[in-house]
Amino acid sequence: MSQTPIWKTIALALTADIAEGRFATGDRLPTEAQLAATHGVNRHTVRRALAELARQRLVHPRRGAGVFVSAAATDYPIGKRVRYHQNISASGKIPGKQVLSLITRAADKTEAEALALAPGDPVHVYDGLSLADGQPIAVFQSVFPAARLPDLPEALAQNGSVTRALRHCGVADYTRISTRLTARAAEAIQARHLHLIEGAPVLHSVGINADPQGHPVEYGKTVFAGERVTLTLDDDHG
Amino acid sequence: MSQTPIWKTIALALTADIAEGRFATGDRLPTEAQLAATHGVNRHTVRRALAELARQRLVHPRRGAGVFVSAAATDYPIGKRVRYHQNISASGKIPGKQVLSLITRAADKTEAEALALAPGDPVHVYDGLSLADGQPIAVFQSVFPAARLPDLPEALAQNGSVTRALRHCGVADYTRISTRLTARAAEAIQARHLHLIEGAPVLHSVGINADPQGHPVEYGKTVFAGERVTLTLDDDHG
DNA sequence: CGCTATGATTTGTCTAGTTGTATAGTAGTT
DNA sequence: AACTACTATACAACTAGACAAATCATAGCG
Repeated sequence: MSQTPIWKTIALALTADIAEGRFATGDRLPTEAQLAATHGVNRHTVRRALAELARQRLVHPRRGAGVFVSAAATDYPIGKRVRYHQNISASGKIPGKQVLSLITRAADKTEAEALALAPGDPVHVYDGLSLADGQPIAVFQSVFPAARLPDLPEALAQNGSVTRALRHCGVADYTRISTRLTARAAEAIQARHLHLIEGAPVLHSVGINADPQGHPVEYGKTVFAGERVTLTLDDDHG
Repeated sequence: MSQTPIWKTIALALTADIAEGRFATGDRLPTEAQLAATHGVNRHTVRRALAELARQRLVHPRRGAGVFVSAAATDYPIGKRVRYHQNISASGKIPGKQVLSLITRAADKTEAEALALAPGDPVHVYDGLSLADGQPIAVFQSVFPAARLPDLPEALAQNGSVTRALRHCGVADYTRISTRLTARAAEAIQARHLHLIEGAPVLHSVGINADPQGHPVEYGKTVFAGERVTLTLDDDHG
């Protein structure tokens, strides 16, 4: 996987530390042992990185004293860190949706528990794709209790918006009562939908939305393309 | 007519060894050379078997050190508002932190902005490892304003707990004012710390904590092992 | 105050061992 | 001829531990 040796990575990180002012000219760097600990490598690997910086005259080691910054780096490779990011609020309201499928079937055990139903009760299942600027951002699956929302499929088919479809079915407002997040590797089908390669990191989100009375109205799973999405949580309500 | 390849046989034997406890979690397997000798095959054949186990996340090799048995995948719920320790112990796991390094240096531009400081102002930087039942579940870096919290390093070195160290320095309480989450592939150094193979999915979290007056006291980055952690958000507002 | 002795810390060097990767080759099968 | 499974060899990258050499802080002593 990593064709670049670790010591080069460390050397670059240290160069960046100097270039961005975290260590100024004349400062002493952490000891080799400390650097080894923070980077989780052997001391010799750190030494190799420091040797590279010394070769570039960025630092000068003094036996018994430490390694000192001799000059500020003026020119260092910045890498391709800048990426296309899409900021999305945690509520999951994203412009641009594409309906993949919309069916009604029996609820499995997990879905029934999440929606406070009995296993086998009918549910609407809405599979879709979230887009931004034409790029796929997430695949999602929303599960709704069919008994409570018989007319939902038609409403959803019309505009795709969950919020508006729910309002049309008598749920004026809803709030998220639980969210669980984790990072996973993209499965084949997810990768296809999100234009990723299989195994690319994706952000899994599982949540339940309920009406103001506390009755669950949606059980949703969303898989975000990790490379294109940053989830921002707003912790207002101080 | 195609017999099962030798490497599959070896992989199965090793899997059984691990499953039946002949090699415990964290143990180092015999070296590739030793395994090759005992099985009477070439080293590359053993490597192929080990590669299969690594793909299944049963083991994680460390160049120069050996091949180690990975931790069994378990999910650890972590709350957004609730403190780390409380949460882990609530799930029946014994929490722990390991200090990787604790230094004071100048703030770079990003850190300065996050903490409402000027670039170059001194900051304490706390690199560490979060553990649950001895297994690493996250690497983190916390940045604190040094001018405001001069005695923090000693307090942190004593017990490792950020909450207690901050309280000791006069910050009785703090709340999270912003969080950003995304999924990434583990970089080499992160993978080593978290006992993962490079490229495994990890959950990046960047957040700022502030005291009740709204002054930032911590700028923290955390990288969770996606396979071992589920972040649970409590969206109750009261 | 000034000096030295001492011990802890830190970089420099050495040896040995382990995994990662690249190249080339052989035997058997299709 | 091409492919698969495995062998053989060599080197690169990293770990591990030990010890030497230089530095620094400090305590003790004149």
